[in-house]
Amino acid sequence: MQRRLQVQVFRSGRVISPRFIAGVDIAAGKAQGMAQAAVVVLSYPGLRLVETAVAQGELDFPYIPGLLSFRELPLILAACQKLSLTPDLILVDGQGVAHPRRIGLACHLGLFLDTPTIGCAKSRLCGSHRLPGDKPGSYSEVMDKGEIIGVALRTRLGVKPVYVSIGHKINLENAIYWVLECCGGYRLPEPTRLAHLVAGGSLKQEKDLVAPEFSYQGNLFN
DNA sequence: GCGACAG
DNA sequence: ATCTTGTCGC
Repeated sequence: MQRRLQVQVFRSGRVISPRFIAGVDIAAGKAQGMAQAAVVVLSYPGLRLVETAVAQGELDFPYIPGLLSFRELPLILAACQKLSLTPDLILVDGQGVAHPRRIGLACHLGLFLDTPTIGCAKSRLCGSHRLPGDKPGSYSEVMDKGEIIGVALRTRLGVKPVYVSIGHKINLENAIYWVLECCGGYRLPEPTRLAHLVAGGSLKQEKDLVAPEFSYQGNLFN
């Protein structure tokens, strides 16, 4: 299935002036097999939280490196369908084309939503690279089978780099740009960092954090 | 056959 | 991913 879908991934394109940038993540629940997916939407510029949506359900597929989409995508899509706003760009907590068959979770989500996506993982799945410089913004290309599949990007001084790769409808250079543009002092960019907190239930006052000027911008997803 | 291996 | 004590640093 992945080899068949992989050819539909667009590795070019640039996101010009997004109004809404989203981040998605999932957290395993206490009950075995259960989990909660969260999607947060931030305004740009400003990176203000303007909407959040969650979806809880069962994880029927096991965690198998390379097949993460089959485990997490259903719940993530469920959460995304609940949004009233339509994101112009989505950052995903996982790989994009930096995947054995070049179709990581970020690509899969981008194809389903027909939206630009960026893979921003916390560790490497495949490929090799040299250590990036210490300065925030410096990076090293991740190579696999003679191809540049992404970069190990330093977002902060003294912390491990994050792995950035094309998800869908955006080129690598632009993907790196937006990840850096979304960083607010932490290793992970704000979209996925906040999505992680919401999914884990650590962001209780979600509603109160939402900028009032964005209370309701009726707009159905697809 | 053995090691690697997103979350 | 989750669990969990202490520790380092601003």
